[in-house]
Amino acid sequence: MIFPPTFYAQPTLVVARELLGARLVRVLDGVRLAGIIVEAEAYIGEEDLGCHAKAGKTKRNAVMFGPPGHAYVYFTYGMHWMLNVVTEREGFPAAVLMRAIQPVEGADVIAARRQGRATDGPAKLTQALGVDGALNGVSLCDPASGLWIEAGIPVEDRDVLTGPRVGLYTVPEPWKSIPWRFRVKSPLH
DNA sequence: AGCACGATGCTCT
DNA sequence: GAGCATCGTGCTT
Repeated sequence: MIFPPTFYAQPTLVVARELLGARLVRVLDGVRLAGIIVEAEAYIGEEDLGCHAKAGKTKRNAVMFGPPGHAYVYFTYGMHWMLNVVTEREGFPAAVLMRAIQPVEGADVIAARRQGRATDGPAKLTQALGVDGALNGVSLCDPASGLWIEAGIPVEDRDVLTGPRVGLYTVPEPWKSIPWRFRVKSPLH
């Protein structure tokens, strides 16, 4: 079952936690690729100085201000695409960054796309699944987009680790250290 | 196993 | 013009 807009409309921390164990699906050239989400991070509102929305709405971050259940895909470091899912209500900019997956469908295609390397990083994941700027703003609740999230493997609270978000070197406290990173402790099966 | 570094180009000031 | 929500390599312990 594809997660509906009501799932994404929940508080961002709830969505980030609930996405652990869920199945991220990408249909690429007619082939279904999928991975279990094992790491995600929350970015919540203009108050959050680690969030792209901190300085208000811009051309790049506009999708985050839109309705929940859409993909916010942006380009960084001159070569990497990042995939986020937009959360909360329209007008409130928030999203969850997809940071790592465990491949479960189309593993051969994924391995080829990654040249055999891992899928445990936000840019590794987008490369593995063929996610790029063409998907910025698409609905995650309409299979026609070729990108959505389904129920996967239940993850117990005891298997969840939280901690500071990664890569926010110049972000001031408390945002730099706030524990809005979620990941599963050990490999799922 | 860990750290330093260079690659590379778009966005916003 | 500065600063990136990173990755892979190569070198040091």
